[in-house]
Amino acid sequence: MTSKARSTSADADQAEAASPALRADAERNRQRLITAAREVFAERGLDVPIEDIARHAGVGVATLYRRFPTRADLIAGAFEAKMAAYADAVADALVKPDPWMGFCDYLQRVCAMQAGDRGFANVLTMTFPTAKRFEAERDRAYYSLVELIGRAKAAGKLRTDFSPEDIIMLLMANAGVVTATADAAPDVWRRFVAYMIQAFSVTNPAPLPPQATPTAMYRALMRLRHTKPGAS
Amino acid sequence: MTSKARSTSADADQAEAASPALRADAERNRQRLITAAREVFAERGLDVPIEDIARHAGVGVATLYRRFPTRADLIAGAFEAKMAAYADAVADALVKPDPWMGFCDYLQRVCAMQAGDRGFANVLTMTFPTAKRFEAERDRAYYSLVELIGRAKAAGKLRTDFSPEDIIMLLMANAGVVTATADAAPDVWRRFVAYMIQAFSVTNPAPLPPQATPTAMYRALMRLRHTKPGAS
DNA sequence: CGCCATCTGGATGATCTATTCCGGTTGTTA
DNA sequence: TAACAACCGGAATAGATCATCCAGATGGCG
Repeated sequence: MTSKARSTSADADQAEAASPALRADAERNRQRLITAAREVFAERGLDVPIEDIARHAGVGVATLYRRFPTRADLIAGAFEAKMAAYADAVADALVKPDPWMGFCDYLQRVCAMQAGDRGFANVLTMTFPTAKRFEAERDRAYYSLVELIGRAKAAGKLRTDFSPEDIIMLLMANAGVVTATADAAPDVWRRFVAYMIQAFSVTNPAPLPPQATPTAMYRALMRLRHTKPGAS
Repeated sequence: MTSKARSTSADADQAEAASPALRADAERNRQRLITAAREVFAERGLDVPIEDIARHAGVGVATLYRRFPTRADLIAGAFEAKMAAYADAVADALVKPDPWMGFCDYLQRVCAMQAGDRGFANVLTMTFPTAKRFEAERDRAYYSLVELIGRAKAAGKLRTDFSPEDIIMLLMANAGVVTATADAAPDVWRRFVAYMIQAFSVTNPAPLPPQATPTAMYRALMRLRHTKPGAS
């Protein structure tokens, strides 16, 4: 982990917009809301009713609206920490000795983050003009990413026509895989990423992780919930 | 084109459920609805309000509901023809002399169909238990696909661990790319498919189509509409 | 031509979600 | 501890969409 402990209630008064420091109960509810939003977004995606999040947090809707006037504000608040982790992933990859390994590990790590969180899968490839902190983390990640890519190319492992935008493309594609398969065949994304790494490499085919069973893939087509293996 | 002229009003009475043959004006409205649904789904995706389709077709909502009781019925009606074209794409690929070329052309053709139609991009990886014809076309495509894959492997061009489910995975991924980029950077999917073909092949890297400009990709992130190049 | 089953379009009611309002409560400060 | 500002939650309002109903129009058949 690269990032230091971030954004406890203590440093709120140092924020740019000079928020007048919330009252204790208000700050407590704010945290509850962020926690609830994280959980609900992760499980059900970004389109859940606002009210469900409020109920899950145990507060009234008005409280939610007061703290996060728009949905985008709430999303930004909920994913700020994860966005920092995302940026950290690049930084961590940069310190690894082998540039190509670092690059591959990075792709897998980020895609795993998408697979583990329905909301994050989509939020990664969106932009929220209202959320300064949020976008700042994204930019931080981007600039390090350019360097990571440059190293991998210099090491002769990454194809020279690879561009940073290809990462975004990968994230969009992986979001498609994840949202379609999450319930019924939640490991397909690993195979997908392995394919993409293969495509990005200048070398010959490498072995792939096992594919999902046709049955599981069929369940994904039906958009059915994943029934635990063994349960009748 | 492989498929003969399909499904004019004439063969309706041969359908399994023995529809009692619609009155002339009813059939006319049915066609209008299907045409309207195609256009609206293609442009705005599958989640558009039912009423918008009725209005676009110039009929009342009741007429739409009477002919297509559920949204799935309407979707099936609207995409039946395109589903046939999808199945034809495999058949066409099978008659090409070079198995690997046939395989690659097939992937590009199908992904192009996704890129050209927002609704189709999503509908391809879904299942509609109510639509017999619809699913029949999908199955027809699937079985031919297995053969196409077998040939490409036998020709020594397609990696042997490739599975038919990987095609579905590709369609899911491409749907993600297409829905995220359609408005702002509508050609990214070409680059994506080229990468995937590279990954599926047993050979070394091939040149890629040009990438989208960073500006275009940024517009995609913002989910902004695509401003025609040249227009201020 | 005239009947009538079929069909039509808009009105209607139900459901769901977003957003605002307000009487009552609670934290903080002196 | 008293007083006030900030905060709270649920009710109320508003808008969108779905799905159904019904009085009237219309095509097809004898």
